[in-house]
Amino acid sequence: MARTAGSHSDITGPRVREAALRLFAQGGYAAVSMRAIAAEVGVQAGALYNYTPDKQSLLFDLMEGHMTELLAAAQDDAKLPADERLRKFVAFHIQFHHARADAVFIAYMELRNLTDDNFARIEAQRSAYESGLEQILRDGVASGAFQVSDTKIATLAIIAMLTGVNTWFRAGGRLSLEEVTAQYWEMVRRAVM
Amino acid sequence: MARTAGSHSDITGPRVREAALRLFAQGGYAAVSMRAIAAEVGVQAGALYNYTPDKQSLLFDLMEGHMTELLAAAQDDAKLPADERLRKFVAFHIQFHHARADAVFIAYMELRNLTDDNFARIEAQRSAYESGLEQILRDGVASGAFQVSDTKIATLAIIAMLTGVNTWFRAGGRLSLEEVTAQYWEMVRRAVM
DNA sequence: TTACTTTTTGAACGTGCATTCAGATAGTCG
DNA sequence: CGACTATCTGAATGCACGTTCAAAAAGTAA
Repeated sequence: MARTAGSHSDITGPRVREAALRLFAQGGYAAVSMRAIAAEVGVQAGALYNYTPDKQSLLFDLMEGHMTELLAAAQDDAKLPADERLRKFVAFHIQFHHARADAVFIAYMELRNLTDDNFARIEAQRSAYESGLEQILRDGVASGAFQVSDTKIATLAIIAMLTGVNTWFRAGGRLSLEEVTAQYWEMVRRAVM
Repeated sequence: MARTAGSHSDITGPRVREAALRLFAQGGYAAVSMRAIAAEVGVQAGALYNYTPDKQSLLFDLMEGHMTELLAAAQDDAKLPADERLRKFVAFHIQFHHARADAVFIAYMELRNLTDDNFARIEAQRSAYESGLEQILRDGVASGAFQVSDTKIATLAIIAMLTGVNTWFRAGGRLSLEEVTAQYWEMVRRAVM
């Protein structure tokens, strides 16, 4: 009844975050107990408090980390033609979100469990991401490559459409992710060009 | 401490369902207590059990009722041209989902809180609804009106895009729902024609 | 008025929750 | 080895949860 053999914060810490991510995505923040997370990691509930001040912070840190990664990974080269930038965006969005399905799910579903301050921070990050796409559309309209009457609406429509892939795509199904990406790109392209 | 003046199941019953719908949408099924629902209605928690055998059933009945309404309201006339059928679908989907934002939110977010049996029933209804759109796309491809390489993917993409309106549209904003609908229809039309 | 049904209360039951903390064991470093 | 730090346990605290139920008040209908 004390420190256990082989225990290290460098190992337990990440495992706590991974377990919380998986369980929150699976059952929802409110339905997952600290005891359940601890059991998944293989420790008692009290040990979790070496890694987070409370359950709220655990959720927020997961969401904030995800959004920060998303913003860091999103690349855009304004010197490329708009249609090429848009194609890259579509491929990136589908690929990135597929690889982090649990975090994406949490970032969309658990916003209501955040305090006002934390909610505002996540929303600001989401807005920044959306602005990246909107800028591509605006530049494309300006150069005559795209015909979009409202870039804000088109931005939201495209993102909703692409993120929707996560709700049904499973590796090993009828189509590969590359094939799916090609089909979505074709629809997006035709919708704006 | 007993039956209260003016109490009637015809009044209390609907109020229980309305309160549960609103609160579940707001805070999530797991985070909303029976006591909170009762407080919203203005009764004690025990009284709720005159209207539902348990909390689970309350959730399922809301979801099932919503999906049944959706299927009943969705109209399609196979004799019309495919593009006209698709236009009607887009307008219907946006309008119907906007008018029932709470129920839509619950039907998407609380699937994981259903038992396996109940989940299967809701999924069957959702699948039936999606099939309606896919049939329109298939007919349009057959008649040469649409150019869609995979009607299943296009179905999911269009529905995700349209349902996304609920996450950002608020009456009284920059655009009316009719204007938004027109813009989405334009994007959908170009994506498939 | 009387007999009967409908509806609600308020208390109670057992369970599980997030969080705290003193104490104990394991790792680390001189 | 010895001193120190890092990590975890296990018990405890107080609270909120879903659900049940006997009793009581209100409605209903003769």
